[in-house]
Amino acid sequence: MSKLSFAILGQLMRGSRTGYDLAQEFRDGLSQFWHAKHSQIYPELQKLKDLGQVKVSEVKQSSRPDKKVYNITPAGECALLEWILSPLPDAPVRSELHLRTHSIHLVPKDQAIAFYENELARTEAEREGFEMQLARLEAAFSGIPSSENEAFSTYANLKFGMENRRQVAEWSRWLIASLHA
Amino acid sequence: MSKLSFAILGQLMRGSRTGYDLAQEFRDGLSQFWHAKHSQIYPELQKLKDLGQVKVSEVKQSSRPDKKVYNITPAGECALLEWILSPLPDAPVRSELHLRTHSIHLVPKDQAIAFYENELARTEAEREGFEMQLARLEAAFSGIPSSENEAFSTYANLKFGMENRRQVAEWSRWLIASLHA
DNA sequence: AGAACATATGTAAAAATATACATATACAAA
DNA sequence: TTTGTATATGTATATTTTTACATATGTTCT
Repeated sequence: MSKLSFAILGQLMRGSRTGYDLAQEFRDGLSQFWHAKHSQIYPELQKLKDLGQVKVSEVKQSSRPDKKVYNITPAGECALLEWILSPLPDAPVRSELHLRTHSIHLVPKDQAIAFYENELARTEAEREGFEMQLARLEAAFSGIPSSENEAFSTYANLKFGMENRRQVAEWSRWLIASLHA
Repeated sequence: MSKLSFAILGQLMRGSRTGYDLAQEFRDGLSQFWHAKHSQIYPELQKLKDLGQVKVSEVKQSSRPDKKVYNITPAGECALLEWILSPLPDAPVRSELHLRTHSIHLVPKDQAIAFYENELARTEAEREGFEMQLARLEAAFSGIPSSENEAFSTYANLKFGMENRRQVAEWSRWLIASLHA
């Protein structure tokens, strides 16, 4: 069972989805912490079906192409719950931004400043996105959702995303100032 | 040219290295922002040699197995400098911690708390590691290294690591408190 | 009528990464 | 003396991920 399997099961635990739905979620909101293209999702759903962790029902549509709706099975639910709190392996980090920063002393300062100003703008935009989503969730639940609700999990990750972008932005500003000096 | 190529060139820009040296650096300090095993490094060095971006010299040793010492060439240096400030593609994030958090509402609270207490301890240990390395660098340079020095780049990434672990730790504490409530 | 676009599902091939297999030297510890 | 560890370099296989190929329906816009 790959990590992608659990990513898919986690989504199916929140309701029925097609491969297409999942691909969109991985491209949008879910992309904060996991990514997958449809070319990876469709075969993975097949594997999960073969393992009996999801079941599929074909739905005829008139106004659109027919679709395959997937649901998690009790076996899938069991596997997911067992995975969530199992020992977390330390994942190899790969950050191209910091790989570049590792050699930043080699380039002209003014160009480096422009580069990080650009990154800073991107980071701030992302932070604002998280803040808006957080505000929407808080409005919908009149505060922080209770921890049994799936909205709590979403809230926790949005909060992380916001705080993280704030940290990255602060560091970028420090770096820009240091390059100016 | 893969990202690993640039990771290797960035290291070679700081001095001669063998494949073995690189593997150790990727396992240790460099692992903060890039990872690679020796099984990936040796073939990549061969590719870089074929491209004329590194050159190799075999060094006979008596007390240890003979080794191959790699150096960056002017062509390699040129490729590296061009890459550093080129448009940064938005890399797909994959965080298993947050993938799990996305489903945290499904598991018993006490077990979830124990899980994040454990992660918090790990994060704090990492933060202390970064703090010590930062303090050592500051001591060696009597403050922050100047931005033309390679130690500045190292400093910037260490600082990021420290601030990042601080942020992750704060979030973990919030999450633990929220699960207690 | 034709083009673009969202929906919908797949496969093929390439690239990147991880795990395992494989060998060899020298030193230190038990 | 054998066992373990650090040094040193490779290959083979499997898995994961990305990019590209491939097709089809129905709606909306021009």
